[in-house]
Amino acid sequence: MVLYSMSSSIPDTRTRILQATCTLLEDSPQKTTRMADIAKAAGISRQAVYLHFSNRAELLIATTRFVDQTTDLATRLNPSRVADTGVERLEEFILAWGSHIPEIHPVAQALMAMKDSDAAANEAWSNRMQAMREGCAAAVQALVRDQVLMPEHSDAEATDILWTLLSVHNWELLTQECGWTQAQYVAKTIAMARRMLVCT
Amino acid sequence: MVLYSMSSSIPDTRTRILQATCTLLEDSPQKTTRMADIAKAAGISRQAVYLHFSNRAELLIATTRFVDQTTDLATRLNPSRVADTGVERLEEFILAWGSHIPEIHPVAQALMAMKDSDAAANEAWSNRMQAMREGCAAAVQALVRDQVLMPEHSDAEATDILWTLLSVHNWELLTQECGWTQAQYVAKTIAMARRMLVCT
DNA sequence: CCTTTTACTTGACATGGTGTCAATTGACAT
DNA sequence: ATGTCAATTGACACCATGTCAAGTAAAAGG
Repeated sequence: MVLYSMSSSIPDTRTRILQATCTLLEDSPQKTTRMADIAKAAGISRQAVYLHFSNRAELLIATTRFVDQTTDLATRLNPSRVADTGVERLEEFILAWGSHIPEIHPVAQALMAMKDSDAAANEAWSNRMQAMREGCAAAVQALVRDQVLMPEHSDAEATDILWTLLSVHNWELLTQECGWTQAQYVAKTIAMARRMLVCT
Repeated sequence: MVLYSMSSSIPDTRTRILQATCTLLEDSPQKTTRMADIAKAAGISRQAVYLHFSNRAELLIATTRFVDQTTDLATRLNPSRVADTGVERLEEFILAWGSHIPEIHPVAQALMAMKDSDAAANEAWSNRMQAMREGCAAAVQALVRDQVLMPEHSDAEATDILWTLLSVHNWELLTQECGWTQAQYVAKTIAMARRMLVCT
């Protein structure tokens, strides 16, 4: 048992590693963060990281879950799930996911960078995107139910379009490269989704 | 089956390296292609590659230019440049660029994978995307001239939207992950661009 | 109080890809 | 014959990941 396990103080090592990973990835965007850097930031030896995570990919995957948990993505998605109309569901979904992107983005980028060289990282990220796709599919179904989905798209195509529109990469281009604010990103993305998917 | 014309001899080593790079990147998508693999495919020693390209990044950058040249992107863009109406210009631009993407995609992917670790690769890719953005800006200007650009977008925003819509990554998601055909990609992308940018 | 377990440390080392260097070869031109 | 050029070979440094063995300090538990 840990002496200071109560309400605060020093988090356990595993958590400190995850926090260090987040911090480093946030602070040094698009620079390769090494295992040694993470260890140093967590205040342990490089080798000790491997006592908690068997390899870099697993650490990054665990970090995505850690971020999900600390930012409570599930709760954030609630307004979309309980929306009355299809359009509301769509808009709330975009707001929820769009607000989540900046938070997972640093880790997501690191994970995506491993995609080509690491099968586990590839699959982990695929699964996440697949899960997100289900949110898109649900929003599209709500539009279908309300009979407001544009007739030129099949359900699958509409889902594909929304899924692509909401990709992390698009967020990256618009906010990082084009300099859009987060608010602008959300507002414009909602407008684009409506225009592309909802018949007027 | 005949790779080289009878009259001309075997292409020079530099060209063979570039061809080998293309072939390998096309054939083994999303797998790390090593310098040694390229050398072997070009029929030379690994070290000899460095007699022609100082490092991996430079080789990949040269390969993008090589692909541009062999597929004649400039000519392909002509119909857009000479289009009468803004909408035509937009549509021809999407067709040209959208048809070009599958050709540069293998190299583009390899280059983008180096973005985070190699400054030169990052800049080279940025420049390419910046050049593409000018095509987007020109198409948007043509819409403005014809007074058909949707009033809710500024010129810059419209350019940002088109530029993002036409990103290599979006092509990748739609054709690789969602299984769209190339024709479907082009048709739908044109439709989306019109709906988002052109007032009806 | 002594023993065991747990978490971590240190140092050493294998692996794999990139990039460099020196010495050498073989063809071709002058 | 000689010099140049392209390429070869083998060796090696670098760097990040991941592994292994031996050691330590402190808490757990009898």
